[in-house]
Amino acid sequence: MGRPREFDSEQVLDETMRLFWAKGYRATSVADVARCAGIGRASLYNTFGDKHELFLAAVERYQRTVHMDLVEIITDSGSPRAAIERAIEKVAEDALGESAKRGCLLTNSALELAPHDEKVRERVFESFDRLERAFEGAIVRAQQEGEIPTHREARKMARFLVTMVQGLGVVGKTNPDPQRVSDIGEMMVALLG
Amino acid sequence: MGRPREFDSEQVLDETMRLFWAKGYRATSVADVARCAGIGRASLYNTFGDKHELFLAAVERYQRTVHMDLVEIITDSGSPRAAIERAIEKVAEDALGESAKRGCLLTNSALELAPHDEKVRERVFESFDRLERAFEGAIVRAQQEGEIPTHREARKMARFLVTMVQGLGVVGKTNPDPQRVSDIGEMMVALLG
DNA sequence: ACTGTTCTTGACACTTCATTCTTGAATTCC
DNA sequence: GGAATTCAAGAATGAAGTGTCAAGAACAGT
Repeated sequence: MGRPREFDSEQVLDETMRLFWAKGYRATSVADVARCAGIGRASLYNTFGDKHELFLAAVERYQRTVHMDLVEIITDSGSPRAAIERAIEKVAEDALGESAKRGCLLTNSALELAPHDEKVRERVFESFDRLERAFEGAIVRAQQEGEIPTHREARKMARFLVTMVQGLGVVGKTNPDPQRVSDIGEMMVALLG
Repeated sequence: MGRPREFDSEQVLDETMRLFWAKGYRATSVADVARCAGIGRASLYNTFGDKHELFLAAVERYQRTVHMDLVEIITDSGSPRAAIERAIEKVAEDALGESAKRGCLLTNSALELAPHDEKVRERVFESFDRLERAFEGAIVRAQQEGEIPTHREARKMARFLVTMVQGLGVVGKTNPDPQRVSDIGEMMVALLG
């Protein structure tokens, strides 16, 4: 009961995510979010709490949409090696053009907030860990099926891939040069063996 | 002529660098810097201009001290492969403990400012490019001396290493676990061939 | 129509921050 | 010693930005 909301909170959260993603936590004001979402500031405070909680909600949305998409590409049924290569290709694409400017919200948050914000650190780590496990699972299956040689431990290769994904999020921000990014993607695939 | 400065500007710049490094650009106020350096705000403005110029000066100092140290390890005379491995070890060390919380000022700046600040983007890219060229030179020499196999292009391997260095700067911030970092360092060395 | 509840809107207090200005002090050159 | 110059220190200014509040509007159930 009571007066109904005049906005769709998922839609507002989407806009919130987009802004924090593009500009970072501190460079984004609650007024910015309200304006872009087309609602009043007080409505944001009313619905999500303070700025920090709003940010956490946006990160959570990123985790269960954008980041989940990547994990699902890797855990797809079918050839595990092909799945890994598709994931690499997707990450490489995101390191080019306009999307390179945003990079990855989790990577951005890790650098801006993780050292001084335990909650953010935990959430970000959680996602990277899930990515690592997805890679590890796919590598193990690929090794069983003879698509990837077994002389390297799956976990170490998974950690290598996660580090490269994070590194690509940095490279794209400083110089989204197609040749450079393609070289890096090629190395990632080559180093699978 | 005129009244002499009561502080050493290199020392102040050092403190400035330390603060921006640990907290980022937006989270660091000019008042913070002045307090930590033990001088008045107006002295900072007088000496370095505005906040943005102060930041650029701090980045420049980082480039010619901290980052140069890394480049010099790589371009050291002696076995080029050993030099690369020493560089990897150093980067891995920096991804652990307290230094992991700061990470790399260039990587941090890349994510926080590069997309909206052309001057910062250029400076950061410049340093990463220098690092890439250092790696490439060392790899070429190592290949000539038979320390690294020649079936992969030196430039691509160099780009791979730079990406890993940046990735390690992210990993350390979210989870400076010695086992994880050591796995990653091991993979970097292993993938040299 | 009445009540209780929840939302919207605009205004308001409070804080922080970047930057400038004013005043006075220290130093060099003449 | 005086003039010109540069520096130091703190107050002052103006612009954001965060969070709260009061008053009214919209709805559900009775």
